[in-house]
Amino acid sequence: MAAKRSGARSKRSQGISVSPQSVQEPRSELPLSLQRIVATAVELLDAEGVDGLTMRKLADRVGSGAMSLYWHVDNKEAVFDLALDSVLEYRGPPQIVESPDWRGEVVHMLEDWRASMLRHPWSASLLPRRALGPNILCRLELLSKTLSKAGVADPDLNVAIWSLWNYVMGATVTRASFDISDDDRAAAQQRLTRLGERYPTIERSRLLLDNDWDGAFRKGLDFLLDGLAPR
Amino acid sequence: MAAKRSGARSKRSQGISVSPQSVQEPRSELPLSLQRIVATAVELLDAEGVDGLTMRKLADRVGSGAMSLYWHVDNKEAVFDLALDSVLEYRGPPQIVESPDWRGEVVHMLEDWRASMLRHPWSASLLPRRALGPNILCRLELLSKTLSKAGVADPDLNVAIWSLWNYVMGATVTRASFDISDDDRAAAQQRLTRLGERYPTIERSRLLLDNDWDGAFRKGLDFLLDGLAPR
DNA sequence: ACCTGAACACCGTTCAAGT
DNA sequence: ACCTGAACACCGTTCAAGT
Repeated sequence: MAAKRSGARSKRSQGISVSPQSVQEPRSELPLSLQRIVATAVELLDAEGVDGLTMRKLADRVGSGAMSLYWHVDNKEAVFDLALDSVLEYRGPPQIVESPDWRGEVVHMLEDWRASMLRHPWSASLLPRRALGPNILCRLELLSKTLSKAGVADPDLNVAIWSLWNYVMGATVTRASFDISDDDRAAAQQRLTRLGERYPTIERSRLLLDNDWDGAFRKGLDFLLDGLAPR
Repeated sequence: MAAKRSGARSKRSQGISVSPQSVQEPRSELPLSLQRIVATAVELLDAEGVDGLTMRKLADRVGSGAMSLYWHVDNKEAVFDLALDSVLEYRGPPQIVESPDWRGEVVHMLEDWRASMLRHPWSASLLPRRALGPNILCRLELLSKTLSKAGVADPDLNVAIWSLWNYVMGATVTRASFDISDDDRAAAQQRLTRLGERYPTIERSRLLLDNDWDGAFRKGLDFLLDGLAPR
């Protein structure tokens, strides 16, 4: 299963953030650069999804020959890794605020994380399968620090972080993929009602019909934090 | 983003379970059938991962021309859907046992769900992005029924189910993709220690080094259930 | 140092045709 | 009803070559 992710250190493996004003360059002749490649990859992914990213299409958008990309980037995998991490830059409070409200901070951090991924729906399904880039590690570090300060003992920290990670990733991937056309939503709804007698409890809970994703995310997160909270 | 998933009803859209004795047919001339295609697709996915599944390779393994598959199956997407659902058949207690231990039942159901997916690591990353097949719906219905009997009120049922779903999916996807070669593990470990001064709390929690995935899954699940439990 | 086109070994799927 | 080969429009990536 995707064996070699070791030699991933290409020419520049720093975190790269996409400057948002690069909406659509007039395809002029600004020099090809890793930054530009990554930014354009994000645009392309936003526009056409994971399957829409093609080295050839990417080169086209960037205004170069298809093979020029390979000087800046090892391969397509690397493009995914860079695009993913670039989208997860954390623009939070630069240093930890001295506030006793650790719960509020954790909720804020995780809601921001989720929001960042939902802005680029392809990122949600990609993240858990990829190496942890610097921006991701930075978010994890901040989360750990907050929990630790809140009184979570070191031996429990690992479980606490993974639980929150698992919850956020699951919630975001699911939400991103259920955010589909209304046609599909209607079809699913109809299919489920047709199958109502086979799945009565599901139907009663309106599992697939309720639209309040944000509220559900928040409530479930509260449940988890209730359990995690140092007694 | 994967627009049309509507007309997915192909010739036979029932749940199909893979008979485990079909290890490797002597490539004899048993007739091509949907069952056999799906079973072979699972074999191929197990052997070569998501990217390894190719209509041409699948046809080869099944001993037919590449295009023969398309009589039984709409397209490659359908193969994924069928393979996924076939792997998630629930062989649990056929009817709900009358036991007061709802927590034990929920834990058992979710551990079984996770175990089924880990037996076929490709399934974890596929599931949240796909339509809910009959086997998946069956598992969800059973979960809902158990929670409902345990006293979770109808308005909370939706959140409860999604929270558990999110946690299980997140945990399983993450676990499946971190279960990589020891080389990669060693590399990640080394990289993280090298970055120790940048991410001290992560390092202290041994986030990526602890190997007790099953225990961590169980503990986090307990936290969540603590929060969910009807008071 | 940076970019390129031609070429290779693949893909999924359409189509017109076979039995 | 079931299967097939040829063909089309794509892929990612190697390589030898250009500036």
